[in-house]
Amino acid sequence: MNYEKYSIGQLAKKTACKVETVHYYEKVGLMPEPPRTEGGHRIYSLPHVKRLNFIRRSRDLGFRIEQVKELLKFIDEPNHYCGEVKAMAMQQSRVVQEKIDDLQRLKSALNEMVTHCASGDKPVDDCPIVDALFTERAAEHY
Amino acid sequence: MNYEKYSIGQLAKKTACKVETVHYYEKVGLMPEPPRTEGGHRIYSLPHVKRLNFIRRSRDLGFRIEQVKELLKFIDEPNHYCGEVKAMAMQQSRVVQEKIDDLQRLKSALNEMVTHCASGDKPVDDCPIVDALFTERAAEHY
DNA sequence: TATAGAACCTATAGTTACTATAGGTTCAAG
DNA sequence: CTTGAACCTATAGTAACTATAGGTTCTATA
Repeated sequence: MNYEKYSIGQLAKKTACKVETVHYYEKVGLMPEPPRTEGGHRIYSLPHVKRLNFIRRSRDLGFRIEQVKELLKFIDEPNHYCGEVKAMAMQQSRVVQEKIDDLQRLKSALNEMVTHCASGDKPVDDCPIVDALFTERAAEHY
Repeated sequence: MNYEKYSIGQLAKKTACKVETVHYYEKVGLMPEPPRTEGGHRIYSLPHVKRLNFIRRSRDLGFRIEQVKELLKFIDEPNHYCGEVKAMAMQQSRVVQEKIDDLQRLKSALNEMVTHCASGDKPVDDCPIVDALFTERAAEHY
């Protein structure tokens, strides 16, 4: 009942998060509007720290803010099941894998260009990397 | 001398790029201000197509716009060497590798959470994923 | 208790790399 | 000559913050 109280600066420090970010999370509805002092300063306590940690961890794991909102819904509302959370985590894992694949391709392309550019003392007109970059792109995206 | 002429729409189609994006590249100084028709429509020709391809390829490879500007400087100004380009490509490759590493860690974390969440039919209060997300973060970023 | 300055407040603008919209003009085909 | 697609400019919106300005409150010290 008598939780320890924190100012927004203390909350921020405890969660490795900036004060402005806490303001922002409140504005977009991730963090609740906390009680205030007479003068209008925000007063936080332990549940806020936990919630902010949850948000930050989720963001670190690549969940977008809208997804974090959904995750928080599972927690805020009764009658949700672990399976819903698990499904989101699995989906997120797939998304991450796709990003990894993209980046792998990208890195291979870069490395190949670098390999072809043996010496590096040629003038730019002769550079195989520049050549590769000038290559026409397949209009695959349309 | 008598290059084929293209409208902005044709340029966009040839490079798999949107018209608005070409406008944008002009505004930020990646694409030059081209000649115009009497009525004010932009007129492009082959060098513009090549330049835009270069820009798009570079962006696809993860170079930021400011980096693309530097790459273009190598091409626009005389007396640059292939080595400068090679160095940027190698640097970029390292940046990409770091992103891959980050995402790998992230995916491992997600997969581990999913694995611990065996059944999925528990209520959310008992979910190991939710538990993991509540874990306090090391304030490592500061 | 007075006061200085750190920390807080709100509101707004800036960041990146575009994308989308509105409201109007020009071009090209029939 | 008309019609409608394509073009023009300028501005706002996107995601997820970060930074700034201008003012108020809190707290530690004299």
